[in-house]
Amino acid sequence: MPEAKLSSSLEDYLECVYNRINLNGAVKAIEISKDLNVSRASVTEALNKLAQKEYINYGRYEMISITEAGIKKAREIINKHNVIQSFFEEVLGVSSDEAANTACQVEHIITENILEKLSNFNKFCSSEPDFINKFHSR
Amino acid sequence: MPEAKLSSSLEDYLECVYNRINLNGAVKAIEISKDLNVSRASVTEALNKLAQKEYINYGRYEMISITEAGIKKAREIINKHNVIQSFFEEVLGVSSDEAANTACQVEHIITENILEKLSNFNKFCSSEPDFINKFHSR
DNA sequence: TAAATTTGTTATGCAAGACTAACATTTTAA
DNA sequence: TTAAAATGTTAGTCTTGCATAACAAATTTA
Repeated sequence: MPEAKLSSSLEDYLECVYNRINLNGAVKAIEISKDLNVSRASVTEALNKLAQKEYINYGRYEMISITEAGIKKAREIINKHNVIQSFFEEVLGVSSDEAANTACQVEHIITENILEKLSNFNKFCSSEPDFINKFHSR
Repeated sequence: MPEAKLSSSLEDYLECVYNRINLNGAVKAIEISKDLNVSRASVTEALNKLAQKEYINYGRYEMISITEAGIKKAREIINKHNVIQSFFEEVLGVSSDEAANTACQVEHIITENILEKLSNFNKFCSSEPDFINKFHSR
């Protein structure tokens, strides 16, 4: 069974693996290196840690694949990211870039409980557009 | 002139120094150690760094005091904390403890711009209690 | 297919931030 | 006013996460 807790950094690597695999069917270390702006050496190190924790399958010079547990975890992280970004962008009216950048950091911190409440709040706001419009045109 | 950037960790120490001085007129390293759940040795190290950056006045076995720049910075951090905690607590309806704990982490991440928008949003929500009530009794 | 290029790995080092243990200083209390 | 206790400092270590440089393997291309 995979270890539950990942550092913010390892969450970023896992998220990247998941996104790339979903996009292209596979992922190479060098792509992760470019996406996350880290050295190839750092990617190797991170992939070994993720493999050791059973979130990905990986060995020396081997193809990278993601485990069921990895998929589950990655989806959780991405869901957090999306909920947070939506709040910043759609409710607060922050630019897409700034919303995304800040969401990238907050996604590693926020509790499941707050996430759920925030998600509900986003939905509630969508269902009450007058309120948000009033806020934006204050 | 003091250096601008502080790590999350040093921001926590500075915030603690400020709060304790405001509360009691002075602060001792051991109090910081207890507040932040770190060793006395870690506190010494952090205080030296804050002094080196001119956010506090401090020397071997000396009383700790906070500089003007330190006060300014601490107030910024605390303001962020309060805005974030209010949003979690008053808008989302999260418990005070969970709101405070998460705010403690998010305060080091969020941009000035998002903070300002969030602050305005909190105020706007206070001025429209019907909306928040409706959300809470969904 | 052999050479050049790209990609991946290893070894090593650095910085931040924490720890413990031992020691120094200050404070408290007998 | 000393002895004990509390507090503060230093030295050394650990972990995480990053880097560079040198080497290994894989891939591309001439």
